[in-house]
Amino acid sequence: MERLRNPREFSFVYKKGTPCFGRYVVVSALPNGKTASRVGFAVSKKLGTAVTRNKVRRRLKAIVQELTNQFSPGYDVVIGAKRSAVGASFADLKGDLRCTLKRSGLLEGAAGSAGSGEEHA
RNA sequence: UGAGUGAACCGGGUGAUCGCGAAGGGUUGCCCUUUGAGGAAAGUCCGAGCUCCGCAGGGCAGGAUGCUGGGUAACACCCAGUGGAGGCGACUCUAAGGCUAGUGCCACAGAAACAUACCGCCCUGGUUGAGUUCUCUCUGCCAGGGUAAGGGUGAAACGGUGAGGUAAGAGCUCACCAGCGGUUAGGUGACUAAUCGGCUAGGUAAACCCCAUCCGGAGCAAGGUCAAAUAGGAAAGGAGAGGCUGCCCGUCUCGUUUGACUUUCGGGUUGACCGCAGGAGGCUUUAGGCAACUAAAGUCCCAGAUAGAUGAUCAUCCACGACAGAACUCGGCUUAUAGGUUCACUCAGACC
Repeated sequence: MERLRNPREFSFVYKKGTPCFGRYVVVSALPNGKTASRVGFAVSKKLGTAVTRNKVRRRLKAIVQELTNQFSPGYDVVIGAKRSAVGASFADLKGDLRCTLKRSGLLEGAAGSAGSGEEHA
């Protein structure tokens, strides 16, 4: 999955995109007119020290890696971590992110997933 | 065995699956190999390297350091010692130059906090009364004076203890102790020891200050190369503007008909590469040194990102994993840190 790197692209997605809030994450998405989707991660200093922020970002990256094949094409997506994500387990974080992405309409072919029990309201 | 002191070190391991950064190779949308955070990477508190600022000059101001000797590129760091404080001890702590250069401050209490007499003690004169009546003694009051022994206050009261001495007292005299100054001896030195002297000097410099030594500024977003793009703009002010830490001197650069510089408006870039990983580098041995450290030889190459690379899941073992993530690079300091290992030493008890 291609990464979103430029700071201008980040602010563009924040400004024009539609946010969707989950329990641990905030997902902002914007159609980019390309064939592939790109993903960026936003982990602010509010979450804690560098070690804590690294851990949250790496977990988010690992989850996105698993879901790469299910992503709808043609979107720029920014995944922001909320402060509650620090104490969440990997399984909780995974379920919340999948649920939030699905509500944003960014996941397709989710039927292949066996994890229906991980859904959060 | 128990209690303790001081150093050094480790900071979850192993295997499997899916992924990430860098380098190299095969060779082109992929595959393979190697490698990939810390003792503090942290705080950014000191010291340097490196880079730039038309080279850094003088004075004033300012800052830093502050027992001695050594180490180092340098330091506020380290090592070895000296003095002081604490501990039975191993050992630990110490901003530790100068209040006899000057000035300031010393709350409350107390008479007095730098020179002072509140109570007390003593003397002299006057006077009242009593004893006695030669003149002296005692008591009270008043005036003048002596006195820092005793009381009380305080963190601190003008050396301490003892003896002599005195009207009462006092380094007034003597002995010892403390402190000060000189001489001699030892030590590179801080200082120590002995001896002599006059007998006395409150504390505070983490109060101003004085003395000695040192200090140019800004920082890798330093700085440089390439590419791209627009423009070599317009208007107003204009004789001075800028650099060398702040001020002054001094000096340099640009400019005053070829318009420096300032303000406003308008236009453009907001990329890639170098710096950027071979270094005051690590390890081993030998030599010098009490040590910090230095020298020589051998050997090793050990992160280099730029929205920022180490994760997720499972199995298994145990003491069930703390603090915590490189961003130009080193040397230190400080702070955080679950648990564990090793060595040396001290004290107490038992046994021999």
